[in-house]
Amino acid sequence: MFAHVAIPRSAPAPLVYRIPEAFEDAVQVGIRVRVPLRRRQATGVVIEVSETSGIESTSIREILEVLDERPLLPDHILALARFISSYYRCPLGTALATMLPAGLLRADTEQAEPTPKGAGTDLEVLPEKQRAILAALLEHRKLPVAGVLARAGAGSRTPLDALIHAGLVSIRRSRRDRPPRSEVGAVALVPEPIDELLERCGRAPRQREVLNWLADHDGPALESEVCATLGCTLSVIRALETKALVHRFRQAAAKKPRWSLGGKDVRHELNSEQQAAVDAVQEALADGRYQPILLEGVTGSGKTEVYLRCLEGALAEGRQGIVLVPEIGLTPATVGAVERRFGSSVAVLHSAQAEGERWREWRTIRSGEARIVVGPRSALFAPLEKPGLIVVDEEQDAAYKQQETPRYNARDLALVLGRDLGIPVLLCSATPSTEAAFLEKRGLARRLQLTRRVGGGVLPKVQLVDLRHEPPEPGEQGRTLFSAPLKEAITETLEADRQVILLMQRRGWAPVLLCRDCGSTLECPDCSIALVVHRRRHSLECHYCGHKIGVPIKCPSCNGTLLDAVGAGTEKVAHHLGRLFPGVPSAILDRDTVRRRSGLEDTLGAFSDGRIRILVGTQMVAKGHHFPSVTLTGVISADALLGLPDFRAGERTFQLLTQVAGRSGRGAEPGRVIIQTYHPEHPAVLHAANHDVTAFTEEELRFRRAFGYPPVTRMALIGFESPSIDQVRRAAEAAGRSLRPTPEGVRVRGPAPSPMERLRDRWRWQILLTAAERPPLRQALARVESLSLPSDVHRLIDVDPLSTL
DNA sequence: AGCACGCCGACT
DNA sequence: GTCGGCGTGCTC
Repeated sequence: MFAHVAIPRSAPAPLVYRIPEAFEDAVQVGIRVRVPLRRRQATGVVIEVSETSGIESTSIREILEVLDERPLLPDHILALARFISSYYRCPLGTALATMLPAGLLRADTEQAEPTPKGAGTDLEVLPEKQRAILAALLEHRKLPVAGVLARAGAGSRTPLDALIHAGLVSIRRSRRDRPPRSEVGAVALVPEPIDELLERCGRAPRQREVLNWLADHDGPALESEVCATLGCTLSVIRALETKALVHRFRQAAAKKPRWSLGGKDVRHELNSEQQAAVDAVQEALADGRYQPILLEGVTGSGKTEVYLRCLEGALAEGRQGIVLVPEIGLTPATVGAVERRFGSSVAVLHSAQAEGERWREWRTIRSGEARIVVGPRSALFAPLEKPGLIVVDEEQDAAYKQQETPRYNARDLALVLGRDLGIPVLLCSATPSTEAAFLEKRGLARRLQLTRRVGGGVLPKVQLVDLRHEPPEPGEQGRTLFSAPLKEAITETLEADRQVILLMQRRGWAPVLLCRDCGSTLECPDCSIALVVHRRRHSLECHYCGHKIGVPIKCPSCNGTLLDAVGAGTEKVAHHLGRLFPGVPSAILDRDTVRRRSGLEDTLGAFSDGRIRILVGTQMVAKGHHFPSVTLTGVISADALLGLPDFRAGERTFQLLTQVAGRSGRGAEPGRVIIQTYHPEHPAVLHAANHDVTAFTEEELRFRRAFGYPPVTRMALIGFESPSIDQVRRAAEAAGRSLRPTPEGVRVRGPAPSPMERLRDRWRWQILLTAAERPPLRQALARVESLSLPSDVHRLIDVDPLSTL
């Protein structure tokens, strides 16, 4: 008997091994096995068992060990892994590794250490590189292979291999494919006065923060909690341990904390629209039929109650359910609602969980104890026995697309899984994606609308302000930050004792520092993008790679001293607010101010209880929060997203504007929205102002059709990245040549430098493929994949990319 | 000799 | 996707 084994990070296709007789009963599809691979061993997943090997090789090696008693993944998840592998073009092992809890398929570590013979060798007799390697090893005793090469300045393995060959160095491998222990790391202060500990700590600011937090906290705390709330890593805690200021220990993972925080489940009565939606799902469920249902409704229209009922229906059929949410940290209300309804049958999965915690949740799902799973995109891979319903909340959200290999979109995979299982899939949104709208247009999905706000609130009134007709702000290069109507509206709102939310898409003080003498802007040395001026931190920062420098006094290219911070970010908006409305407390909500989770909670808390009257922020302010006393939302400029050279720019703008508009008037009083723009006639702006989702998607689909963009066509992006500008160009051009003659029906754009030509010190080129049908697109991708690449060029394939930047 | 680097097939 | 063997050509 033979087993086909998928091994992550080692082979593009599954490899065949002989099953020793002793293992014949134990080896089955879906379990992990330990196998020999070249000179080492690896851990993989059995994906097929057969009587013949199917290959000609004379030497088929044997499985060494069987690691699981029963399959880790049910059949439908294995099938989904195969789909991901072929559709999104990645090795099957990689697909499986993303589906399983981190620990189970982790690669071995390789540590190099000197042998006794090596320790006794005279370094002088060795060639330079070997000497450097051995010296590093003698100093550190043992080092990871990649680390030792870097330390010794060796660009290849040759000298290390030579040392191994001579018996001076040995490699010790250690396995890390064990499931995480169901224990978590904990930390406590050593029993001494906090002042003394702080003194012994010295200046280290992060460490002091941890000490202070622990002192407030009283008693031991989970390391994962400390890191999450303070936004630091374990290294800070480790450093404190070395200084003997804290104790670290492991404790059994306690019963998971609940998101619902003790609230009570409220079963809302369904109105007729909601009932129709529930019926549609129930019908498909009862028929055992695949049925995508687009549940479209504004915030507050009662979507949550609809899918809670549908989930109840699935449970009643003896099935289970999955609820996907974009980001769990931003949707605690949704998670809470599900938990309140379903109590201990709910498992929550998310990335901030410690490994042990995640593993325990995973096992409760695999064992059948948990029947509802809530989580971000990877929750789709939960090993439920027989799901009866998949809910995708906020289906239009970009977070459903994974931005690393495999670059899957969980919304799309939910449909694939639904089809495979023959079950309904509920796609929920206030502003459906163009993809979802297109499904409905072709008759592939049902669309059900919830038009009434539960509690009867009305949609806010939206006013567009054409900035071309507004007097410019002094010192703002002809731009306007606060138009007269916006200023007036803010004044009125404050006078009425209500609150204001202002959307400003950019962080920092100003997006560009411009030299008035030579006209150059200051760019990041590693990315082709302007550095952003941050006034509070007195720095220029790259928002892509994090590169940070002090604000220069002179222009680095011409030594000119007329440096101007052009444009505006959240800091500048807040500054002007302070000038226009002296004494009115305001705060900024963006990634700078919520570095740590407590920052988010503090700011939202202060806004919620009225200590802050005006909240300025990036798209963070648009998501999910419920502030009944906000009656004005202002968009400083709707144009920031429109300008991007990407075919989804309009859709993103529309969604953001609609979402942020939805923050206004959520209480008893009607709200208003003011959108400032230089493009008042743009469909994304116009239709958002009219709350007209249907008109927008119609027009957007016309645009996509006219220019041959998804979802009307199929698209794939082939990206090339390299530290070498020449290599990346050559690789992209070679790929371009391989696409000629072009497969029938495929349109090739490029190769050309990516819109962001340089990012994190890498040069980037790309080729964009579009086709009406999928098969020729695959054929084109296969051609590019078959080309070999220089080792310093990285190639990535993004099927159905969300962005082409 | 020592080493970097590119090439290319093999890994089962 | 990575490994590792081999050939080439540079430098000491």
